[in-house]
Amino acid sequence: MKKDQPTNSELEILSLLWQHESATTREVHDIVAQNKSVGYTSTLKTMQNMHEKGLLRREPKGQTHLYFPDVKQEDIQQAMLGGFVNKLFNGSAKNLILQTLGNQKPSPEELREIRAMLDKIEREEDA
Amino acid sequence: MKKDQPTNSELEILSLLWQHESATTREVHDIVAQNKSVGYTSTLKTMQNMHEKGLLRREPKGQTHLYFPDVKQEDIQQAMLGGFVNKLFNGSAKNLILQTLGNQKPSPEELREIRAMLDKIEREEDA
DNA sequence: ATTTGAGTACGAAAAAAATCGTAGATCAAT
DNA sequence: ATTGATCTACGATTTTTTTCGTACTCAAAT
Repeated sequence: MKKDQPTNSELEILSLLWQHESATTREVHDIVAQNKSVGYTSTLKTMQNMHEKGLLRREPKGQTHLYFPDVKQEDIQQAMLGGFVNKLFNGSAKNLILQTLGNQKPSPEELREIRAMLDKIEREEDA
Repeated sequence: MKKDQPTNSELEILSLLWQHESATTREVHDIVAQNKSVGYTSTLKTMQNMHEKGLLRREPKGQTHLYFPDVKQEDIQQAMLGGFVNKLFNGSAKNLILQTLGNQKPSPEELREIRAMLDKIEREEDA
């Protein structure tokens, strides 16, 4: 099934579900409502929409529903990265990376992982 | 002056202007219209809105206007990177970088630049 | 058995973003 | 001096996204 791209507030919810694996509307709402003032039924409606669109899966749990992400985080990442890089970084992934590194320095451990990835790419290039 | 964040189609136009430095509505529109089917007055209107919001500056040129970006690309990048990383990459810049590297491999020259940046960060850490 | 609390469904309103139509100005060529 | 091409201004419409009100169900506690 071909799924629409998530809107902004849908993404907010997806993000939570990717991290928590699953959650009820109530749980999602309580978190969302920490950042912005919004009513419970608004969150509910958004999640129902997402379910219709195929972004979320759900199963009954008592009198409520348990929601699960129904799209892979990597897929959405990939789908959105392109446009982001194009519109903000002149299409250059390198620019994005440099700017990101400049903004929030990764920890030594993370630096190591990034270097490892660079190594891997270069090894593949020689092949 | 406090400026609103650009919407999606505003970003599309900003992107062009960052790359071209300046352009007329006609020039912008001709490029935009290669990707999506949209009328000239729509592009015009969007650019007028952006001018009002303070995203673009303009000067008369003959019977038309020459538009210039009036926000720095780095500022907008920075303003949007945070939310992007949070919503799509669990708040981890490292994740964003790894995924980006996996998607579109940079050239050897670009890899060198990225390594240089990593070196710089590590040097600063020892200080 | 009534009340209360927590949930769902669903249409509709409100807000935000994008698109377009039309009127009027200017200039160049007929 | 009329026509045609190109542009601006600006209101209005359309589309998309977000928010919410209301009615209804169910279960637990009074």
